[in-house]
Amino acid sequence: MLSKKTRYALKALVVLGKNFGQAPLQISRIASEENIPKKFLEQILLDLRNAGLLFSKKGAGGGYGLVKDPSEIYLVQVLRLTGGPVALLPCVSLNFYQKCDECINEGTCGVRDVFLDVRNATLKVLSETSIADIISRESKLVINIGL
Amino acid sequence: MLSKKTRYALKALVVLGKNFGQAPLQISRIASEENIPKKFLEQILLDLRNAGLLFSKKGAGGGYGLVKDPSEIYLVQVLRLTGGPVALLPCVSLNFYQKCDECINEGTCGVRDVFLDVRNATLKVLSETSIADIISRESKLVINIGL
DNA sequence: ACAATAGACTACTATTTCTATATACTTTGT
DNA sequence: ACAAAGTATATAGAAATAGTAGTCTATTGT
Repeated sequence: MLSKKTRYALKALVVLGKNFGQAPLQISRIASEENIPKKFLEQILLDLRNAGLLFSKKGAGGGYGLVKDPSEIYLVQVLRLTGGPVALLPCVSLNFYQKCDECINEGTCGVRDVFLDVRNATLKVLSETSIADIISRESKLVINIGL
Repeated sequence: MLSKKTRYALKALVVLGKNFGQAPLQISRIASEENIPKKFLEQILLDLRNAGLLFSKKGAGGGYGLVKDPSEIYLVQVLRLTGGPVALLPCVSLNFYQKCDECINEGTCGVRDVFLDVRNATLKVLSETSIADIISRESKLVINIGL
């Protein structure tokens, strides 16, 4: 399961993506629009900024904005920045690798072997999908519901 | 990430799978073989038994065994029994569905739409792979390492 | 210059989930 | 009878998650 942190980050990035190119958006705007606790969102956006995904501007008329085009921000990156390993086992994680302490021989572990496949399948989707894709999916969903 | 409970369950099922058709195996045997805390494993195997996956026999010479052939036990089932939802978001989970409380309109949520794809990709692997498959993968890994 | 706005940073607290252990009980085989 | 082995429930401890509070710093408009 994704943490709330990751979910909130994704939601916020979608909002910021829709706003790309315009004046920065305030935390409080995003928070109220997406039902996210403001102070919590503050921390999350800071992380994303420190990772170089967002820029920020202090003071009156300040706020947050995307540094890159939403089509260049992939979901894997967001998951990793917000602490969520993609893999279901620590021993198959590329970025958060850890030996399973109960495991005797990693090289011949069949469970691990299967979850390597799972990780690859997940990674494929997450590394091919960008914030812009999410936005365009939303438009399509709205249209379909309208019918 | 899978919980230890799920991991231990998988490991134990693999051991029991290799033993299928023979006399039941004792919890303590499995626990020491796989480095699993015995008391914890006890609870896990009980759950699997109550779910109909294992049979048990009390008293001297007792222990646990698989009810079905290892080729008929799929990983999805084990994950679900041990509490691990397959989906990364509660709102796309088939068996542990829950509304995301911050979400305004589930039907038009782009994030949800992507994670539906992720879930389907994961589910495909997990519902096609059985305990028997894990065992045969292990054999192959052992052979490859032997080369 | 000054007040208002808005993010930055640090610390702390609450809650939940996970992992593990403890204890007492029941059944079975010799 | 007695030891082996599972059954059942309760609870403790640890770690991760989620959220809050307060103070500091930068920017803008008047």
